[in-house]
Amino acid sequence: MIPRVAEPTPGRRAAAGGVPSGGRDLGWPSMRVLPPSFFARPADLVAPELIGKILWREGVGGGRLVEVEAYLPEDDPACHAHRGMTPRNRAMFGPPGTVYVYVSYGVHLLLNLVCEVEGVAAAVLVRAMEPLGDTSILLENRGLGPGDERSATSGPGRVGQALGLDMGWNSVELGFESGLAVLDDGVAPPVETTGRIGVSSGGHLNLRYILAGSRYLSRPPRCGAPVAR
DNA sequence: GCGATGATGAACT
DNA sequence: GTTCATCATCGCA
Repeated sequence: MIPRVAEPTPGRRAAAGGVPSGGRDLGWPSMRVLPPSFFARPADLVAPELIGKILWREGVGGGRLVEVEAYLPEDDPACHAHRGMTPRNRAMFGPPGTVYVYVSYGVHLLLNLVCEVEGVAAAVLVRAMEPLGDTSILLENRGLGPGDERSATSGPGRVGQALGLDMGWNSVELGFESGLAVLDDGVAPPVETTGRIGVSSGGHLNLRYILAGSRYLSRPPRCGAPVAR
């Protein structure tokens, strides 16, 4: 089926994705939006700090990040920008705190959060999250039913589909204004680092960061090492 | 133009 | 555990 963004009715919008200022709509605690300065650092420093943060899309819903991967501008053959800028990866060179969306295998939309200063190609790939709040639209976008939360967002393509992303999100700045934001509710769970997944080169680099013991990972770690934070 | 490739996911055994 | 559908993008002719 074709993944689509459910056009929320007013009532449903409030239930599933209302702006969580004060968090009343979702029953979440007060949160602050991560500013662009948070992302204006090397991706391998940003990535572990993103674990436990909340990715939220207005009118759709969101969840807690449990798995991300860092892609670096130098000495990283797995990074799309390793061979310079192309029309596809141009957004990766954009300012920090913006979004890089690309199509994988012709079908999957993968969400990256752009790091470093403008002109430096670095990003964090969102690989999995734990759905929070009203998950009805996330599940609907994935063609799933109630109780299927575990498989709704446990994979990079699944996250993109559940959030109803499309290429129109490329280069968009994260924040309440755009309707897509990363929020901090103060939770800082234990983070482990492992090798990246699905990359044909550079996989040996321990640049995959996971929330230790989460049920919502795209796959369990082969071997993980704790990250001090 | 055209062929090769791939930061996947689902359906298998 | 393995296989394979699927197609946008890129590099090359």
